[in-house]
Amino acid sequence: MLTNAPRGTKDILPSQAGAWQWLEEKIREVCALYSYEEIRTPTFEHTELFKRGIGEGTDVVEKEMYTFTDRGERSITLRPENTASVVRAYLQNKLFANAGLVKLFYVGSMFRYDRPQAGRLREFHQFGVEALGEKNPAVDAEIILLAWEFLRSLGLTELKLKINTVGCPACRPIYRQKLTEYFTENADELCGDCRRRLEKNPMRILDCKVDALKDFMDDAPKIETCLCDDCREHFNALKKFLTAAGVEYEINPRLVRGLDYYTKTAFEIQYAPLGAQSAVAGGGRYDGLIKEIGGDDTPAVGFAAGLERILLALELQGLVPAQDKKISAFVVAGGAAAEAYAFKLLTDLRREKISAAMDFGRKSMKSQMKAAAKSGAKFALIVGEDEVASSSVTVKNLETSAQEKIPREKIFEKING
RNA sequence: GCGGUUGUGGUGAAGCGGUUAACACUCCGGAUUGUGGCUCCGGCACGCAUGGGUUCGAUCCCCAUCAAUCGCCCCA
Repeated sequence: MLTNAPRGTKDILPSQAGAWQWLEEKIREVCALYSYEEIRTPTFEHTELFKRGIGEGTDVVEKEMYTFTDRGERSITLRPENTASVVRAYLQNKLFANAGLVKLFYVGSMFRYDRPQAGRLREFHQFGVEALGEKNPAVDAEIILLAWEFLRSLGLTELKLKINTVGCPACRPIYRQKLTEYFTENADELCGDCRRRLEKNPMRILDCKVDALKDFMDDAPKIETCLCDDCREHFNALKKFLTAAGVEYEINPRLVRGLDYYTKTAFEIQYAPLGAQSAVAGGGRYDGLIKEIGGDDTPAVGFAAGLERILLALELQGLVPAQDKKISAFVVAGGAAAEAYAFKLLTDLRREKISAAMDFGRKSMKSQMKAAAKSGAKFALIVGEDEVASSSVTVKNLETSAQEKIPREKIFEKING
């Protein structure tokens, strides 16, 4: 118990931290390239924000949130996603002032009480991007491009981009209604899950794996038939932009987002080899959210990507770059008499910005030399009684095995080559 | 939240109801004099996820718990 991290959490160990740093650098690179600026919002918010933003009936809000009452009797929730927080920050700090389109990105942990699996943790990390204040589908396309090119730039192949439109408050209810009617007629053929979905979110039935092959599925009403002009034009324009950019996509009428705030564009980038948790990035337009949270009616688009899933994919393809943790010099102290002299040398090296280490275990020189070799250092700096007495250092090049004793003051020169 | 599989040292892993839990790697120490990488020698689980139970006896059987993992669900 004491020595076990809570279920669904993971330590990022030194051996993995390098990969994370590298990934985060790549994130900052693309965002700079597309001119998105970083925003950091609190890890927790008022519970109400998520209930409003994500939607009361959603799984996330209904059964996956880490909610607690703080000592001031406030209901607080660990962010299950970051879009609602970004919108809140956008409104609270009036980022819309003197700006048309506000383009933001974030990286951080999110919390969802789910059953853990590979690629699904209770505390997980997302990189996300939000563009607030513009209804032009070109922004949808820009966001999708950013996500797509980012993943591609990591070296990932086998990526699939799926897009769909989920309509807007004007047309979605009509479609929903049609679907509900249609599936109610076929209710006895639906699986248990879908019968529940019938009430809650009939659009999800389209995505059911159990019922996928049943006959009535093919004849289910299609959203195209219900789209309002605005949504139809928006979707067509998006497709045009994507085609112009040369991105291959697949229209998947069954792609439905689980959060209530999505409107019009919905998209997902999948990496199939990941198995059940194959969605590596997903997002879409959420034109209604900002108003829902109390702002003016403002259009917006965004997406989020799961970092541990990306890392998993990168590992599968052997794309995680090896980390170089080598140091330049390793100080070897021969006997207790030389220890302080060695420590001084170590300190001076570091003051000269030369990465250095030494073994503090007071072990035999042999052991220290082994440690030196293992450290990957190019030089072993050996100091014993002789060197202390003559104020010198024996420098051994561990690659060539060449060794010479030089005056103490010449050491930086020697190492810096 | 539902169903399945799995759980042996730092790692990969063998093993079996019955006296010393293989093997490999890693790690640690050593092979005379202040020196690495090769080779050789030696050491490293009083314990087989945890807690119960069955049994003369359990790492091997049963139950529970915890965890990982696969699928569902959900999503990134």
